[in-house]
Amino acid sequence: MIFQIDFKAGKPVYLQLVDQIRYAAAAGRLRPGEPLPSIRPLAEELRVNRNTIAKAYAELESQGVIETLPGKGCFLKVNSSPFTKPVRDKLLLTEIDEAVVMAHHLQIGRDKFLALVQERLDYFERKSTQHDSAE
Amino acid sequence: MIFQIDFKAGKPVYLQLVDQIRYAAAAGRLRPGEPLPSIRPLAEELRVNRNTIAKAYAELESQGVIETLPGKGCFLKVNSSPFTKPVRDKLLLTEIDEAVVMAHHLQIGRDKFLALVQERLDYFERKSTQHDSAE
DNA sequence: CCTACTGTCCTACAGTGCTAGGACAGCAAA
DNA sequence: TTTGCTGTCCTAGCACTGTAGGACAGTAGG
Repeated sequence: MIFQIDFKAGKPVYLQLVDQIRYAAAAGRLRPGEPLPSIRPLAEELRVNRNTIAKAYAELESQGVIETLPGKGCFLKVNSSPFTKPVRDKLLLTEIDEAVVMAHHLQIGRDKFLALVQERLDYFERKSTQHDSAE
Repeated sequence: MIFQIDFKAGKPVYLQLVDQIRYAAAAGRLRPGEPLPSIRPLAEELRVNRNTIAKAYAELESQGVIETLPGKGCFLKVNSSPFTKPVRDKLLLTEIDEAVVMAHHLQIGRDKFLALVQERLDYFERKSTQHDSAE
């Protein structure tokens, strides 16, 4: 797992990490049960404070993406999503609406939008069903 | 145009406004060329400073959603999106990926995801093709 | 011209959010 | 037990961002 931090991106480092780990999990580059890099070495590698990494991991844990075993480390959760069904639906709906509203203002039509969605679904599906994450 | 500001939402007031106006434009509740509420009266109605409204409008203008005619007011743009095609594609792709990654972590499958997307596309399409925005 | 409206620039202040370092707690192997 | 790893809590500094008020510029109508 290599992460790319952009210090002049404006976006907080810990949120960049959160996004990248969520993305990696969805793409199958991180598999359920797999350990995440431990905090101190990763902090040193990325040249940030340990608490910055810890904050990212804490955020991911609150989202139900990872879990922490005291003294052992952090691991990608097997059964993600601690939220109830209505909450999950609402979370996803918000995300979808943002994309639809964005498409409207970018003057991207329904057909192209749906094509893009299917393309991305295919992309993640394909990657996450590869047995070895050779890439 | 009535806007709902939630002061204890954590989200900045001016961003709440930006979202609501973008949403309203996509849903056809605001039509191209239509004037937005002028800054001072809206500020008074929402009990915030004029600059808070002004900041929202400035943000919307930078996104190409509205335009300002000096001394006359702000109006919803007719031809939105000042961005080049590759930039627009990238912006939308980012938004779509976020939704797809979200769906993965919420354990919402491809079929349900696609159904939700179509439902929302229908929703906005229907509203924006109604001639009078009665609602 | 003058008034009343439109949005804008400048400055300032308070709150918060990001990052950082020290000290502490849980687990495992020597 | 001791050592070396794991993550965590506490505190602090620093910057940035959100909000606010004063003064200014462009337009329309009396």
